Amino acid sequence: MKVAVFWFRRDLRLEDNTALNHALNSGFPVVPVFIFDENILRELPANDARLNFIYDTLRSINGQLHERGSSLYCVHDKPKQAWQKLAEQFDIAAVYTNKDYEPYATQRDTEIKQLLVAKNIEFHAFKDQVIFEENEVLKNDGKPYTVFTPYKNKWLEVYHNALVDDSIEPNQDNFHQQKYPFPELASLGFEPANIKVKPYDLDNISDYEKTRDYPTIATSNLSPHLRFGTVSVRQIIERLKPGQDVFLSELIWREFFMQILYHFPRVVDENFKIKYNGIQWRDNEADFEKWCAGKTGYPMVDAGMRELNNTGYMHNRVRMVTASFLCKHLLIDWRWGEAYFAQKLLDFELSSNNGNWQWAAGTGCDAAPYFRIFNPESQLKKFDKNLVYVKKWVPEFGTPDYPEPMVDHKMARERALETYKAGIGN
DNA sequence: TGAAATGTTGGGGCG
DNA sequence: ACGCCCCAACATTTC
Repeated sequence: MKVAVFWFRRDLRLEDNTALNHALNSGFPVVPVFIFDENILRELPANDARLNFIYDTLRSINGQLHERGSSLYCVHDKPKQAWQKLAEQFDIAAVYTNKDYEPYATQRDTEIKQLLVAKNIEFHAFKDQVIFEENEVLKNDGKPYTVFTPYKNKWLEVYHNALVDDSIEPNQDNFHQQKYPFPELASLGFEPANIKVKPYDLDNISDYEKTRDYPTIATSNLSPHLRFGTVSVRQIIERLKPGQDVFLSELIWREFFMQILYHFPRVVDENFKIKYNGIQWRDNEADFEKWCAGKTGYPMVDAGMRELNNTGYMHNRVRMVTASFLCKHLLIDWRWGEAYFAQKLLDFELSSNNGNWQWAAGTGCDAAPYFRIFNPESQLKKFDKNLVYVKKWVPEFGTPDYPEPMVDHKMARERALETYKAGIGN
């Protein structure tokens, strides 16, 4: 029996899933597949919370598929080998999947497509992760935007002009009627994680524009869900109310950085603005350790890092403060901070993480100017005046156990200004 | 999506 | 009444 395979990646849901809907309308029974990618898994610690979330989500999807007489087919392998075996095991007419725009993923998909087409298997990849991808929002001269505000204006213009609903009604009865065993977490070499992804809640952001800077006010917790596709960006935008355009702007930032990474993949390990390449980072490892551990002696910075270490989340305002502190006060290369966040954040997304770190360092497109240096004390006074956030994460603050500031703010500020000024070329 | 330094203004104390 | 000084409050410039 010929089948269509739907390949789950970072779109872990059965509802409003573009490629899945197309697969279900293909006329072939659909085998839903997930590949635990050995290339990725081997880089993760055994208790990685994100892998755990993926696993739990897949188990839940498997349960929903069981209700429809079907199940999820899980493979643990490198993608190429996985597809070799899948193509032997099933008589595949076509593979359906949603596009992923990161360098590793585009390279992988090119190779898999080649492999499948050589076997006379069609490979269909769809836009699903974003509202606008690749070249859909360009300047009038055909080049990609590198400044957010004009990008956003064009994005909104294209969005409002193109409000044609091209979603399709999938035939839900077309799942392949076959039950496959679901793997145990331990068989993948993993163990349950303590850190959990929280459900998202849009009610928390009804007053987003006014409350978004205060780390003790509830957040949407949406980011990990957008990262792994447990909800679609379309489903979120549909539910936004008039007056929530600042929140919509944040979603547009997400697509802004995705298209930056897509058009300028060198930003993965290079300054977007190459004239910043001469900055002499101090890169002191002992300083870096203190920052990672949340022991800088600056309570706002320490609270943020400890929130990250303990929960996999960090409030957006505090991400800016901690990042500015690492790059400017400690003069540590933004790549170090980026790598640390990549390890810890439940919502880690290459394009946003890279774009925002380069923003903080001043090296990015449309970045904070190098002389904009956050004062961690005034940020605390503005955004956590009553120390509620600080006391939650730094209980010893105010006692003799709390360390002195690891650098003097005035000195560090002047040092950053000098170092940047000396390092910036033309 | 900053902060510090510098400049300006105006009220009030005081000789 | 007047000039002078101080300083807070606000505005502008600079990094």
